[in-house]
Amino acid sequence: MSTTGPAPQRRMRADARRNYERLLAAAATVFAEHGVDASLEDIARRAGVANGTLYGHFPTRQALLEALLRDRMDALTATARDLLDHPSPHEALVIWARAAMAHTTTYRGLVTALMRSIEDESSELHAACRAVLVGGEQLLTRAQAAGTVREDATAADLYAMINAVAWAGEQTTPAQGERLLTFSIDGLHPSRSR
Amino acid sequence: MSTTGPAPQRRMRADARRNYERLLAAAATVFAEHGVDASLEDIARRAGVANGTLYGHFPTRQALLEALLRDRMDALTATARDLLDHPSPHEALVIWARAAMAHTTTYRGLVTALMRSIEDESSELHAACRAVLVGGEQLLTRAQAAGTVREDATAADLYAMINAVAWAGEQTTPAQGERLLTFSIDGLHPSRSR
DNA sequence: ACCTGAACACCGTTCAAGT
DNA sequence: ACCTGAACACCGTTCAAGT
Repeated sequence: MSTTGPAPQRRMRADARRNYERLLAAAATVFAEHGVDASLEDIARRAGVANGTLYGHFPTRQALLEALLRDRMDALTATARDLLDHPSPHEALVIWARAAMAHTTTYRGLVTALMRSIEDESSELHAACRAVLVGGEQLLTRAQAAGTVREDATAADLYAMINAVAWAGEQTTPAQGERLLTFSIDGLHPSRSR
Repeated sequence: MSTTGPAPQRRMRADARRNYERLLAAAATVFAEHGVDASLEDIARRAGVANGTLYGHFPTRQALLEALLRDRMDALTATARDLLDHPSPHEALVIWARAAMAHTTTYRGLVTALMRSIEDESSELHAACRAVLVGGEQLLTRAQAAGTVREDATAADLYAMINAVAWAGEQTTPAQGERLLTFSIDGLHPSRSR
């Protein structure tokens, strides 16, 4: 599905492939510990490869993030598709929003990268973010058709809203993020759109 | 009012005072251009002083920010007080929220610093942020008493909400931030609290 | 009392030289 | 085809030496 980026090609030299995998594993560890703005040098060190090897495989930090998150982001998009079968359009949207928020807080600083990438077409994360946004759009449209979400809300609004509350939760406490999510979802209700 | 930090003391040596002012002016320029994570070295350079002089006056980046923003943050707090006389408690809250959002987007990256500082008591910005939060709290309580805002919303919610939408606007477009602010304020309405 | 500028440790990115 | 590691430019922070 993802047409982006250098996937771990079958036609990779054995040592190259091994380094690729090691770099991804190291990145997962280091990002988990220090957030997505962690030192790339540290990642290369922990992977046991030279500095330049990292750049050979991942020309930018976002390329590395894309490879690391690809599966998870595809899964989130797939979840949106699946939730179109949920009996309650509104509940489906809320469930998905929570899942999206959880994904977004996988690593510290990730939410900022995901938010930037939605409007930056040159980002390696752009395509995956677009797919997520479109997934959310379908759930949003369905809820609007059911009359539980105001008509003037757009997919971009939904995407920005989820990321904004996730960011707030990251900066303060997860509980605070949860509270804002509740308020925001309530704010999508048609009763107050004027 | 602000008991924090090394204000530009009267009892400062003339050259020290001059350097202090130059550093603040340079910081304003550099932050405006590159955001609040800009190079401190650049600021010192532009102020025409040595690296260590900056640290002498402002031991941390947040100390520099605090000195630079003190007046504006005091003004925002004062505005909250003034708006307690506004005939419409709800409109007063909305007006203030917009003013707070505008302040928060003065420099790129500022919103993150302000959000972090509210829970970090060691931050030089903490006291000013607390004062702003308390200012907002009064407007919030008044709106709640008037029945236009849900009872379960707290001052921390309001603070986080304003910063979250400001952040979203910074990452995408100001118009997107405006849209989220509208939705968020609507989400504060009692009609949907359950 | 304050300023200077070198020193240290760290980082992102590039690229010639290797295998 | 890929890896290495040095090179370059940049940065935050500290501190001995000056005035």
